Amino acid sequence: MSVTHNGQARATPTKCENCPVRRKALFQVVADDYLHDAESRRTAQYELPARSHLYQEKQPATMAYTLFDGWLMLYRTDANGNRQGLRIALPGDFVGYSPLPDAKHSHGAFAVTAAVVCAFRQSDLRAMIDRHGDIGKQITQIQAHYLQICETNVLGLGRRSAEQRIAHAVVDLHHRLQQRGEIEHSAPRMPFPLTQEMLGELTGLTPVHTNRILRKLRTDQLMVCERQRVEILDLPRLIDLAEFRPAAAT
Amino acid sequence: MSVTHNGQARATPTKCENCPVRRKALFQVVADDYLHDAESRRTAQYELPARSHLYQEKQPATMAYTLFDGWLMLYRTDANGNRQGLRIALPGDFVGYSPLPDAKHSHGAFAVTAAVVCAFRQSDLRAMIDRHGDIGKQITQIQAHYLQICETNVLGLGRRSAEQRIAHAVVDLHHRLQQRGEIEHSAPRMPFPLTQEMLGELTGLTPVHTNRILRKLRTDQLMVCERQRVEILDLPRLIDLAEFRPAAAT
DNA sequence: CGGGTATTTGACGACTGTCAACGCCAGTGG
DNA sequence: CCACTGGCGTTGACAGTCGTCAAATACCCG
Repeated sequence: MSVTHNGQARATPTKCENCPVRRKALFQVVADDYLHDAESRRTAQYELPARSHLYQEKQPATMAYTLFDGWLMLYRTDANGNRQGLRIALPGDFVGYSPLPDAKHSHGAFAVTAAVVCAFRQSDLRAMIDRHGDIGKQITQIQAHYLQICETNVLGLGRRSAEQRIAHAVVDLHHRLQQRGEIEHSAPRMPFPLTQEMLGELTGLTPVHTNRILRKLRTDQLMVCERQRVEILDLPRLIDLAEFRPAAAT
Repeated sequence: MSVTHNGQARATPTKCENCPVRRKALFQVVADDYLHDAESRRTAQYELPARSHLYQEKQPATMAYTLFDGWLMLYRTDANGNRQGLRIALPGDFVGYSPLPDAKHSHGAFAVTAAVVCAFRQSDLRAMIDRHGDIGKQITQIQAHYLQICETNVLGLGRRSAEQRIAHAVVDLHHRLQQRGEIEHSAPRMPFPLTQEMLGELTGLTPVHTNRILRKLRTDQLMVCERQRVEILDLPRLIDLAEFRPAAAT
């Protein structure tokens, strides 16, 4: 696996035949007739090293991806290069789709952990949508869903305190992991590969302030954030603090 | 025109046959065969008094709307009832669509000014999409576009100062009005029916701080915001301050 | 062990919110 | 015509949140 000079990952084919998410992920967006085509399958699957970029902002959006394994962060940067996280993509999520033929990515995506993705040509997807109305509907629903998440982020960034935003980010990830069966119900411990800096990017905070808030949450007995994992001490109180509503988040 | 006790506007049919936006708006989303049906046309058109709500959060999304005249504000409220503006809808915009059959609105919409809308049953729209692939594509593109705007808002709220956010909101509206031909190119004066409080809701600020920023922009000779109108004194500098990128905003 | 990355902490200042009061203006009813 | 009223805008004083700068510590990986 290699990374080009600009941090863009060189996509290299890999085997992931029995990746557990794979079959669950597929039904979300991918038509069987596409993946059952042996040749596409052979070239569609890639592995990304941690910290590499899957695609960058303003880059032509020729491909879209289903994430099979690992975490991605979707982000956008301002004129000074500050990154603002938009969303964490978890296994099974579909990212990078654009309905217009020659659009550019409105945001970038990088691998928080090493990741495995399945790439599709946007043109293929659009052709599939034309043939198969159902796929179009599913994609529309995925889009609508992502839009709701984005609206939730706007509300959070505009109206909630740093503490609430961090609590929200953690509770949201906990909820999504739980839904995917990656942690047992209400388990206190969850994997958390984000650095504090990334968590700050996601919540609109500086790394320093993120750290202080995490300390406050720890001393308040709400949660403990260590490297690579989070221990939730009081989920109900955390949900309450974050004003988390599962329906609008998932 | 009447307003029910909960602030919901009672829709009353109205005539707007030669509304200038109408023909331009229609091509965006509405199939001719729908509006050319005389009966639907008679019942589809409504007038909203200023400050009334077109739809509210969590309300079943049975209808979607094309805005013919006036300004709407889409918003979301937190647990304490604080409103966070998501977007200003201008004539020609299509709002309230949801791809799922029995979804609820993820946000509310109220009339900043008196407004005229054309209402469509979501079920009719979905039926049209099934018959007419083109409409589905257009709606997908509208969704994708709105998503980009939402991402821009997240970036702004997370990483930009109050001054930049206000400048961005004004420049964005100026750009959109200009595009619609509602103001001449680079005209210094533009209509601005938002109150300072609404502008604050849109930019994640309190009314008081919004006012202070407007004063600063005035003393810095960038723009003057009076009741109902804004005068732009130095558009290039304002665009620069706001880091406004037309492509990602429109 | 060494070097780079991530986390932690303190001191300080800027930005933004809160509270409170006042002024302005348009509409309303007498 | 005038006084009243309610909404909006304006301002000051103050507090709290959050960012910046700088330094020290802890951790990971080779």
